Amino acid sequence: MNIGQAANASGVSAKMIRYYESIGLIRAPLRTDSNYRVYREDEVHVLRFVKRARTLGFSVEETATLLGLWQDKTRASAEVKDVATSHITALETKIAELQSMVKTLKHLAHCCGGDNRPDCPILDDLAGEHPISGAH
Amino acid sequence: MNIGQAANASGVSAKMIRYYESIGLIRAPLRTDSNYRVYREDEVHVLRFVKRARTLGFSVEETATLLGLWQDKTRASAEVKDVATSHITALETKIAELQSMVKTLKHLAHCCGGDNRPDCPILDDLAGEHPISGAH
DNA sequence: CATAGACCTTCCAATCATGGTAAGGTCAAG
DNA sequence: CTTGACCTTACCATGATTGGAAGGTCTATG
Repeated sequence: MNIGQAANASGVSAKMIRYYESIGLIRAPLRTDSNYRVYREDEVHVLRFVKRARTLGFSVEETATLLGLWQDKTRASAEVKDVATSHITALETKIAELQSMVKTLKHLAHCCGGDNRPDCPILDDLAGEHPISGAH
Repeated sequence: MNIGQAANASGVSAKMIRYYESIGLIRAPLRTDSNYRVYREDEVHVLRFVKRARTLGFSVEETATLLGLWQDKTRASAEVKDVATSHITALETKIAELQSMVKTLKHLAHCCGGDNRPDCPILDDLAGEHPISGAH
């Protein structure tokens, strides 16, 4: 299986497979005589693992940790749970930030006529001239 | 007012002020004989506008648009509202994605003993071996 | 067998917004 | 006059990903 097929089978682009190899996230596979990378089924399995972890928002570094734990048959599940829960916390912090932005913007947009007149509470808020809400 | 004072007064770091100038978001200010940038009050006002827009999650490009609209005394507020509402939509999309990640992770973490045993539903899910939830 | 085109290889660059650092010039207080 | 806090420009790094160029290889068809 060459890199294009591994990419199709795993959902990780060939470009990214090479990148993950270059930064040491995954191991370099064997090569053919003509220097093509050759992937075995278990290597594709690793790629799928990486893909899923990235989809769940784990950073490449966190993914590396999880991969290590996955391959360590003696690990305690507590270690994995720790990585997951701190990631959940980070995600929730980010969500709260975005929600706060949305709240402020919705308020501003609600106050804005959205018509042909140049009067605009949104710009006024950005300019800090007539702070309506959420200003700090 | 030199760049450090303008940075303090606006909340935009001196580094970023120079960057915004280099990409054309803000205009180059006058210089002293010794080549120091000098900021007037209205230029600091622009910086504060930029800071607030960035805080609300607008990209630099969107901020440039808003800045243009702010300085265009003849603009219709509808244009501004459009920028704001499409930004709100983008933020909400992002929030939904993050919430979906959190939901999956919480389910996995809930199923995980978090003890000393090597058994771990989180890793099993990542590996795609025993898809529990949210797998796709 | 030759050739086209779909692969593969490496290397380099760009993205976005920000921080850092180094080497040098300037200014104000002591 | 020196010290230290500022300023200047010019690079480099981040994180994850995409893009391209220049060249080698494989496969199917004429």
